[in-house]
Amino acid sequence: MSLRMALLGLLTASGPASGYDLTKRFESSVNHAWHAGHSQIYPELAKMAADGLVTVGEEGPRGRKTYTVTEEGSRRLHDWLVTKEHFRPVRDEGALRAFLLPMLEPEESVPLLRREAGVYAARLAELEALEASKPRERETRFGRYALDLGIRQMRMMRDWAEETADRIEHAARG
Amino acid sequence: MSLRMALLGLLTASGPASGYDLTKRFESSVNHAWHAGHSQIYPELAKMAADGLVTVGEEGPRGRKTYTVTEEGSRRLHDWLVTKEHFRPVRDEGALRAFLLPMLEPEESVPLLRREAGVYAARLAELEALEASKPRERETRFGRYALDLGIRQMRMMRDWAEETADRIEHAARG
DNA sequence: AAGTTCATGTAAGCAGTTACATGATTTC
DNA sequence: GAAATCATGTAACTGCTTACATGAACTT
Repeated sequence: MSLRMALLGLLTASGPASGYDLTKRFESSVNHAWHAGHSQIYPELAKMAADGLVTVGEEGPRGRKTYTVTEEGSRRLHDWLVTKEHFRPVRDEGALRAFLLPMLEPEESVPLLRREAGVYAARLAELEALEASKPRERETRFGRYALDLGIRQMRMMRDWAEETADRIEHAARG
Repeated sequence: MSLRMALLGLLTASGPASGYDLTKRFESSVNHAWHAGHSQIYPELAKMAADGLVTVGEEGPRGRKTYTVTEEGSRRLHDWLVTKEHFRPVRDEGALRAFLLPMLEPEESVPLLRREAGVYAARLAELEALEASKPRERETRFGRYALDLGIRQMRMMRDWAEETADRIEHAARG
């Protein structure tokens, strides 16, 4: 369902597009929130057309097909967004690793956490640069709140990794 | 791979157990980090036995089978934990909804965010209670860092939802 | 003419969900 | 004797990954 909604969202925000276009739009925007590659996008668009959520336009050069959101598609996206029930099982590999972390010796876990903190810090810097650089265009506005969320996530993870390393180090010495 | 590692982790931490036991242990602990039900656990244990990561003991009452981690299993878990390369595609429905949020009118998105902030706040309270109540036992120590991470996550999400609601409200009025 | 980018797909396989199915043992 | 809990599984389906496959249209 999420993939569908992401595609409907992109088609609504930036207008009709081909599977190829959508694959690229995915990469440069919603990819930070939900990943999908072309091998998943093409069949999904076909199913969405069959379900009446999008229509397929004329075939352009190189067999290009253009998809447009239907009213039904708009309605479905809207309904999905305003539905509060989004209980989905957690599956967070980072959290799982955190869970299993006490199985390592401090000599192993501390450097590991420091390295991870570095990765999060780097990712954070990227997102902050993105936030600072982009002008206030339609496209920017579109992913604005998600970018803020991403920044908060990276900051939180960096701090957690750093402080957990400190805690383990302190406990090992104390 | 994650499911395997979670199972190896539980078997290492709390000793040999049956699929049934592991299903319950999952629910009460690692479930907050990685969800799995019995229909996924039973076949996975069978495959792990075939791969030599666990051994199956004598059948007990009611056909109960007890699994024990092998040396190979321990090694694999350890290797997985210390490997830095854990690039996996993001698939976060909450972030996707955040991304698509500007598609709603403030009249819809603001109450939605307030409600979500409430859900996160409630979940945060639960986790904080868990942290405060549990004595310093082996089991507690095991998931300690993960619990801290969970608390930080809920706090971050609550704040993001609340502050984004404020931002949208302010922008709509200003 | 060769290389790159545009553009679409399929196939095999792994991971996860939901529902179905069965029966033994303990507890009331 | 009935109900709850213990205990194990399978089957059909959806979602996702990795790799394969093809060819048209630009660009150098």
